Amino acid sequence: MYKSSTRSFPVYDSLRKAIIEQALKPGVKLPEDSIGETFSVSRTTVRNALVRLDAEGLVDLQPNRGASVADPTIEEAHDIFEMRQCLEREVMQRLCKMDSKPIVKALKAHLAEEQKYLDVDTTRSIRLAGEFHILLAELTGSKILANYVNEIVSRCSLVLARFAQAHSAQCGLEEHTEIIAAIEAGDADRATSRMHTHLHGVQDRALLNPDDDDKDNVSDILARYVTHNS
Amino acid sequence: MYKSSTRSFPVYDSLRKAIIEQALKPGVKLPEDSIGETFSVSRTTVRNALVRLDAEGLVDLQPNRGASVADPTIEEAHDIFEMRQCLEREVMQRLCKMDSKPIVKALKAHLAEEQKYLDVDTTRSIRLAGEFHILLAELTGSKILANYVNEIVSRCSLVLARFAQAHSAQCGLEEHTEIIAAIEAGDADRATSRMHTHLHGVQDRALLNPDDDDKDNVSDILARYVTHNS
DNA sequence: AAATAAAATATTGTATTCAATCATTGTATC
DNA sequence: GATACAATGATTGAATACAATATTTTATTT
Repeated sequence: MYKSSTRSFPVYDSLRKAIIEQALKPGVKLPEDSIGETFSVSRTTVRNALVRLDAEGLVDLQPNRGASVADPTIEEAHDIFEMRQCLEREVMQRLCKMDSKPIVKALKAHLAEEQKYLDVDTTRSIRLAGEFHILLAELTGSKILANYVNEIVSRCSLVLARFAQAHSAQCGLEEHTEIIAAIEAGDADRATSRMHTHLHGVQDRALLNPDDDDKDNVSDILARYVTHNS
Repeated sequence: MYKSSTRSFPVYDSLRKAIIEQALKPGVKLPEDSIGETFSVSRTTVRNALVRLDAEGLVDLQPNRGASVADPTIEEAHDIFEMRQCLEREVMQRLCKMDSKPIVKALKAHLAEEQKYLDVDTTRSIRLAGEFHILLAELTGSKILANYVNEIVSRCSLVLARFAQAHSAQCGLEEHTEIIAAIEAGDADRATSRMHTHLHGVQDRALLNPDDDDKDNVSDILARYVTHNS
């Protein structure tokens, strides 16, 4: 997956997680110096991570003005969700052409995880909900599709962080269940439409009555993500 | 588009073009030193460009082993083309929902360009053929979709460079014409299916009887030159 | 006091440097 | 003659250093 230098990976990974988990909010500045101090690496190393995050659309890198967490406009937000609909539709259609047995098994195992941490660990619960979609994409066997879905799901987190009121935009567990059922039945149309309404629901809750609040600072937040690997 | 430092952009851009135009073939090593000399920049700058190209899938970056032009397997090649089908289908469907007037106008202008350089400047002709697809994506107005299409078209060039026999896999001009006609008629189904067969044609010519010469490394070549005293 | 200009400070851009790792060649041993 | 090991050279990994650019603060003027 990430193939660059060993030292910049933790920086990349931590920043990425912090952004996805909405600890680093859209628009927050990401100074190379302070990030480097946090991870005890040089700016050179930090910069590599930032360049990559910029390429993935999670970070906005401007010449001579440094990096900040990407801060999508409302138009971009809609664009991102529309793209997600396209990609996840493809996922559904591919999965329904495959042998459903192993797919359903993997999905149900994941669903159990989701259930387990529901109302117990909110952060983890949200992360698992996102990973459900990534798992779906991975099960198609297409590395590229999985990559794109991964990327777009991350960017959706960013959109939610930017516009949604707190907790207003979680994935519904029952909806995940229904999607699995449709796949199990091999019903591509139903699976696709269930996914569509599922995503549409998330999008609506986020973008119908958007919430514009402002930003905070960096280092103290990042500190919690330093050795958060697994 | 590309927002990183001013000096690394030319490096990024030149490498990208060289790869797409198949001057740099899949698997070729890209040493930071020599590239830096070519552009009169430091390795630091080259590295930034390489990290980005790696993120885009055009370059393969391995820890402690440097960068080389991405060298997709035949499976990855199919994966790339399948993804491209998905993305360009989306493009067709979106375009056919829009006002066709300005779209068709832009497309016909591009087509004229293509016609102009056909049989005159092969390199340019091939590039224009690729840019037709990128233009289609841009006309949807979706930055993200356009980005993805741009990326996937580039990666298709890589696949062609890797597997196709020379000149076997160009875009047919008449097919572009037909696609424009379908859009003009507002016929989404026809536009989509025309695009599908168009892309399938390119793919088939490339991957049906692949020119899967192993990278002629030195020893393979030399093996044919050993003198047998007799 | 408000606005502008100048200086100081902070931050990024890029080259250079040194350390670490990999690839290749040469050598010794079996 | 083949394999294992050691030495050399080449290439990358990453920190430091310096230059260029932005930002902030202070000083000056109106």
